[in-house]
Amino acid sequence: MDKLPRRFYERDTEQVARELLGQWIVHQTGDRRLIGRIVETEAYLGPHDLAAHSSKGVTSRTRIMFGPPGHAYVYLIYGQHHCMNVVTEREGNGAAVLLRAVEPVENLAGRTCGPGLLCQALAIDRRLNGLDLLGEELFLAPAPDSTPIRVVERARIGVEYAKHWARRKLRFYIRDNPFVSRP
DNA sequence: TGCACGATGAAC
DNA sequence: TTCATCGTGCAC
Repeated sequence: MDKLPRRFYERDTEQVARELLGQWIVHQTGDRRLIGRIVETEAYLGPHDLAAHSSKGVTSRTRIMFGPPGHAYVYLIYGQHHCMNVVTEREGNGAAVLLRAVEPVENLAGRTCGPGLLCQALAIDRRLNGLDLLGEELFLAPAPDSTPIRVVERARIGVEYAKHWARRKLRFYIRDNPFVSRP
């Protein structure tokens, strides 16, 4: 199966967040292949973006986010849910795109609308943090269909503390898609 | 070493 | 609207 190339990730984060819509995320576990179609994303632009983890600077947790593009940044939130991000732009920029919802394509059980549920359905946890998305275990694949997609822009969820950054429309989803977490 | 607080989800 | 639950970042 084809993989999105490194150069796809090494671009403007907002652009990547938009173009990720409709693409597939593939997790090859021991005996199964789990696949979802990305329908909702959020862009986190870097240290200047007060809602981004990288606004804390380089720490043991944000190390991956500041690393090279095309890698998985997976973290635990509220002590119980995992969130999956893809690192974007050049190494050192501290930018990433959060995957918020997918539509089931292959072997996905349970709900998939919301970052925590998405990770649960795709069996993604912190053990995958830092993984190269051009490897065989976890990667993104180009959308096999070329159905035109209408993109909706909204404010990001759960970042009210981020002052004016909370209002920026950095959340993107496929219009009318039933798997979007919060239309 | 301690403490406040989440890029959430589920229950009430 | 409230709460579970624990890793992270930062104050002390």
